[in-house]
Amino acid sequence: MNDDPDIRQVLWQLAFQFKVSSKRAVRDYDLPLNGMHIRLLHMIRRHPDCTAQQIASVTGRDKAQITRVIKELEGMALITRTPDPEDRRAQLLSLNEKGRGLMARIKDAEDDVKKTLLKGINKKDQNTFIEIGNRMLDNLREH
Amino acid sequence: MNDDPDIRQVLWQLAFQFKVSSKRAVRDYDLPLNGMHIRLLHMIRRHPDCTAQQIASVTGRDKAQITRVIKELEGMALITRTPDPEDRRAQLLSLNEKGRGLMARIKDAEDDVKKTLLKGINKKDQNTFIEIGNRMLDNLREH
DNA sequence: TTCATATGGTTGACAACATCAACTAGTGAA
DNA sequence: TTCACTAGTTGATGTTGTCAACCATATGAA
Repeated sequence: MNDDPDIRQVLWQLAFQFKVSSKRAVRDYDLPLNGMHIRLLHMIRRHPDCTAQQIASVTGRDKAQITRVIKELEGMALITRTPDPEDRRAQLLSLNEKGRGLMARIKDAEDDVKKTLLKGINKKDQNTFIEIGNRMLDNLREH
Repeated sequence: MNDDPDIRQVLWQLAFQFKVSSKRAVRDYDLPLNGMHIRLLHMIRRHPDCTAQQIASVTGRDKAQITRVIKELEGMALITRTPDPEDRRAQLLSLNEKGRGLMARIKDAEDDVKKTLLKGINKKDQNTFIEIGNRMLDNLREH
């Protein structure tokens, strides 16, 4: 009844193997980053002048975690924080030159993983997977 | 160019939200377990008299981690370890009465998550998702 | 204006999971 | 018997997730 190819098994294993592959790619490309660094760099590039709070809310992560990762990224001189003129509690985040430079190598590493992941899977199936996956995500997020 | 619904984003978020939901279900059902405990209990139930090595190899996890989780499960008196008569290095794992009893409650908790996850997604789409997911898994696993 | 309350961010502490290396004890083949 | 290999254990350390307490600022109601 619940013994056959179980969706939870697939999700669990897929998450794990995907993480393993990503980690290996990051090492192969000699990037001084971990997964969370990379995700945040993406978000900051995509949403310039966003705040830590926005990132926390979009990703669903705890703001404490976001704070720490941002501090590390700033420590590596990849991003800059400027006080929000409209709200002095908040700080606007953006990639600096070095950060933008790193993104190119990050993209290469990620494309390696993506290429492996999607080998032999046609565009239509990819989109189907993403579409169903997003529906599941919506289900989980709305409690 | 790579800005559209990205498959990595979906995998990353799905893994995270799935973990969050599972964790909440485990808490709601007052189970004294974490995710890894539950996965191993499943495996041991499905493959009676399996060894730690087999679990490590099937799941792709480090054997050190498996050792520790098994020790915890034994400490909670959910499984028993009996020396393999054919190989005195190995130990055969199996659920005991208490372990089997817990599985019922685990199943309830997991079914809650599954029900949320799959709400409004028909059987055909579920199978499609699993099928494509497994192909991705194969891709990742074969290097 | 003032006060209660809410929000953005920081910090500390800790749990869960992953990784790597070194080690013991047992196996099996030359 | 010796040597390479395997099952399992232990220690150390890194990454990610969670919770609670806290500071500074913002905002709405009295």
